[in-house]
Amino acid sequence: MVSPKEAQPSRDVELAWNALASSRLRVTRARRGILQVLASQHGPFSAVEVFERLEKGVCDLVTTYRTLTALEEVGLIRRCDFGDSCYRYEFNTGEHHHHHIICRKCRKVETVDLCVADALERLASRRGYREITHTLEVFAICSQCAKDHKSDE
Amino acid sequence: MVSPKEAQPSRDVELAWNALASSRLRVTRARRGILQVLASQHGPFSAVEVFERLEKGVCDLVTTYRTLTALEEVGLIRRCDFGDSCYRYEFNTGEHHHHHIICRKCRKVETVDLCVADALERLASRRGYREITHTLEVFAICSQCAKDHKSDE
DNA sequence: ATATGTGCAAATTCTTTGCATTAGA
DNA sequence: TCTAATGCAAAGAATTTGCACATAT
Repeated sequence: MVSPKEAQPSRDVELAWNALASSRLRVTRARRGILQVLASQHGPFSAVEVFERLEKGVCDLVTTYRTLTALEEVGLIRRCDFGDSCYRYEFNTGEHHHHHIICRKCRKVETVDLCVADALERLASRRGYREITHTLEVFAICSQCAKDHKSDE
Repeated sequence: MVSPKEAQPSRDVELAWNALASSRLRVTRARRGILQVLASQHGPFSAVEVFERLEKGVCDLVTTYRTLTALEEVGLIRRCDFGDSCYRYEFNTGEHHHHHIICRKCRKVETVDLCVADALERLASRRGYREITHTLEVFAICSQCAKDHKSDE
């Protein structure tokens, strides 16, 4: 049914596949494959990066775009934006909210488990907003790149 | 020299024009006009939105892009990203750090004077990062759109 | 059986680049 | 004067759309 690489879905992935069904989304090869990539590899990834990580023939790039949009709409994955004009997606591990530190130079991404935006969300809530979400990304120069830069000049 | 609309720069704009000179950027019509728009109108605006607000003939769209990039590099304006695949810019009023609440439906933008990311920046600093900045945007459905939506269905 | 999902080609949107011309310092 | 800035045309990258065909439920 499924090829070797797809054959050992982790618990997370299996749960996500089931979630597909209850989201009135059909469980297709493209969706299984893309969830598998996002759940098992350390992202976040752009559409092209996801596509490159898919086993050959799972689906084409257009379907990757469509699938990412669909999965995000039902909340199985999350979209983030590192300010370099493409969207990135990562598996949504539920309540475990986190953020990223992106090195402006080498583009390395580090995860931070601290979320500080609750106060802001409460404020928005008091102002009458509903369905509140937020994006928060930290940009900086990592210690390695700072070092390299010094020796440049 | 300058046409009527450009003739009454506010104090902020004049300061910004002066700042251009000390940033090794030449003071041109395009730069004066774009700073004027961003300082006097409530943004943030995309490149196209800035261009549309410019008096006719100030510069073309390509120059608007180039100018926005240049002004951001010297810190006179700030770039933000509302997740709809285009960058937006706003006048940088200095230390007065703020964020936005963007309605996902009507795209209305409200400003919030509360910044909560200090803890996160300190954490990054402890991890060896330098030149730390962040982006933080809140997305939600505003009370008006929530109301409208109810009557839809 | 039938609505949903997919592939392919082509279109759109946002942004950047090349190069000859213009204009600040 | 002489380098930096601009306009125009064209290229490039990310993403979306249209439509015939394939597939999950």
